[in-house]
Amino acid sequence: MHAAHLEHAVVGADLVGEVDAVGVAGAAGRMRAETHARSAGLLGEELVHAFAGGGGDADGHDRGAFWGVGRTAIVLHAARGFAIIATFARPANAAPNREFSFMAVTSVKQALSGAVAPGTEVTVRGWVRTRRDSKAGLSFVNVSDGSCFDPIQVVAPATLPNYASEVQHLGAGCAVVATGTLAPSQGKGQAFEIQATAIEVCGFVDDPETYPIQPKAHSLEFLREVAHLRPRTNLFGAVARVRHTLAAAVHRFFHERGFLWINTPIITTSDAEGAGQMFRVSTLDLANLPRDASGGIDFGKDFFGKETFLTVSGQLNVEAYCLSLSNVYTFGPTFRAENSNTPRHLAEFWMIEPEIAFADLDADARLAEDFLKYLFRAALEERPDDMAFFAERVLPEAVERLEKFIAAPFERIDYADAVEILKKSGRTFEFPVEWGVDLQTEHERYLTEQHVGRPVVVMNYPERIKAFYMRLNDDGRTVAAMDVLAPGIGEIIGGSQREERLDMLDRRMQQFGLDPAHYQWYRDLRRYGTVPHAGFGLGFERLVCYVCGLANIRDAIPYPRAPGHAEF
RNA sequence: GCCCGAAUAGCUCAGCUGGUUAGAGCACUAGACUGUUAAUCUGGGGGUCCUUGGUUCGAGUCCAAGUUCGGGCGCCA
Repeated sequence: MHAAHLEHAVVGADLVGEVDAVGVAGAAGRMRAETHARSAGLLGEELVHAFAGGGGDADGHDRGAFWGVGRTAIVLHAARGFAIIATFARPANAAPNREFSFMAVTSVKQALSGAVAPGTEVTVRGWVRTRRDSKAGLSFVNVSDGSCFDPIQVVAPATLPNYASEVQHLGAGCAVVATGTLAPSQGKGQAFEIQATAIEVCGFVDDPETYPIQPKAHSLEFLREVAHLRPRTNLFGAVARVRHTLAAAVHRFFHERGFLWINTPIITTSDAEGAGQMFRVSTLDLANLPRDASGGIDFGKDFFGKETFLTVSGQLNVEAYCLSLSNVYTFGPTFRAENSNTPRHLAEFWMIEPEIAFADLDADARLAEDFLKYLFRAALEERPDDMAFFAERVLPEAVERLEKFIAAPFERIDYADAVEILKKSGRTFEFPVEWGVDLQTEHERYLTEQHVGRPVVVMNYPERIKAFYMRLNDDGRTVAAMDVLAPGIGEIIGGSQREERLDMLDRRMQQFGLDPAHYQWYRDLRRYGTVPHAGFGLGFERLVCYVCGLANIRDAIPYPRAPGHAEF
C-alpha cells in the first residue's frame, strides 16, 4: 500500500488530530516508529512486518508513522509512543473510530463493522452469549466483548480438535479466544461471521445451572443483586457504553469551548449549601472518642484537626477558579447522606457543575441548552446500536424524545408566569400552585409536556425557596435561578446567577442562618475583583437515565450506593 | 422518615371460595432434528412455597410480627 493512499485514508478516518501531521513517509521515521512500537511492546514482530507504508510530517520531523493492512491502519505517534488501530472505511459523519490494541486482536466492533476485509484471519476475545449446535457438523457461538451491542457469530466446525470436549460445552458466560477467517455470513441476521480455525477456552462457567445471566429477560431488581455480573447483559453493556459516551462528551463539550476541568475536593469542612445530610470523614476510634472540656467530641484530635465530611457539591470551590480562569467545570463524585429511598436518588453520584464568569442567567440558560443538546447528539450519533436497543426493549420513545429535544429551541418562562399558566390550566394538581411555592414534578411536567410541548427553562424563582448564593433580583423577592424542564422527566438541570455583591450575600447568609466565619474564603471572592457569574448543576446519573430511558437511577451507575446498600 | 404492594425451582411466573403427590416457560442434562439466530421437538434432574408464631381436622393459600424487594410521597441532583 502506498503512503499517499494511506495518507488519504487516514485523513478520511479523522486521525489527523492524533498524529499532529501526516505527510510523506521517511524511512527514518518509519524505523523510529517501529522501534517505539517494539520497545513499548505494542506490536509483535510479525505484525510490524506485515504492514507497509509510513508517514511523518511535512517539515521532515518524524512525528508519526503509520502502516496498514486490509482496511485497518496502525498509526504510531512516535513522540507519544502509542499505537492506534483505526479503520479507513467509515461514513464521514460517523463517530470517531479509533481503538487501542496491544496484540493482533480484532474487536467484535471492528469485525462486524466492515473495518476488516473479508478473508482476513482475525482473533476475537470475549464471552459467550449463546451456543447453537447443528448436526451438519458445526456449532454457532455468539461472542461478545463489549465493544459494540451485537455479539459476533463464531462458526465452529466439528473438526476442531476440542469440538466435542470443549466447544459443545460452551454456554453463556464462558470466556474464549476465537481465531479464524472473517467471512460474509452464510446465514441471516449478521453481515459477517468468523469461520473458526481454533477456539481456546479461557474460562468455563463453574455451575451453568446457577449462573445468573441467562439468554432471557431478567428483572432489573434481580440484576441489581448481581451487580458484578449484570454488565454481561445486553442492557447493562449498553448502559455502560452510553454512560461512557456521555462522560466523554461532557469533557469534549467543555474542552472545545475553552473550559477547564477543575477537581474540587471530595473531603470538605462545611455544608456547602445546606444541601442536606453529609457523610462524616473521620479516623477517630468510634469506641473511644476523645472528649473536650464540655464533654463534646474533640474533633481537634481527628485526622484533619476539625470536623470533615464528603462533599455535597463542588460549586462553591469551583467559583474561586471561575473568578480567575473564567470558564470552568467540575465533574466528579458527590455524596448525600439523606435517607432518600426513591428511584431518583443515590447516596453517591456524579455531578457536573459548570461555572462561567462575566455571565448572567441568560448566558447560563444558553449554555445549558447547548450542553444538553450536545450530549444527546453524541449519544445518538456515537451509540446508535445501544440507543436502538433502549427504544426496542426499555422505553419506546427513548430515541424519539432525544431527537425532538435536540430539534426544538427551549422555551423560557418566568416563574410568575408559570404559576399563572398552572392556575389557569384547569388541571387539579395534588399540590395546589400559588406564587411562592416550589414547583412539583407534576407541575413541571405539565408545563413542558402539555403547555409547551418541548423543553422549558423556568426562571426567577421566589428567593425564599432557593439557595443563599443565588443573586437577588431587583424586585427584591425573586432570585436569578433557573430550572431546565424536559418532557418525560421534569427538572433535569438547576442553575443560577450567583450573588456577586458582598452586602447582599451577607444579608442572604444571615437570612439562611449560616455562619459567615465558615464562608470567609467565599466572601473574599466578592471582596477581590468580584464579577457577575453563573452556573448550573446536572446529576450525571439522571442524565444517563433520561438518555437510556431507565426508570431507576440504580441502573445508571455500576455499583449503586443508597441507604442500606453498599454491596460489592 | 411516612404510605401502599409483593415474596412459590437458578431466572420469569401460574397456583380459584383453605383439601391427596405444588405446575409452566427459560436455564441445566440426555436424545432427535436443523447454516442455526434468546432455534425447535422428546425425555430427565431440580422446591425449607421468605422467616417465626397463630387460626384450623388440614395452610403455598387466612391472621400477626419480622425480613427483603418494589412503587408513591418528603428531601433533592
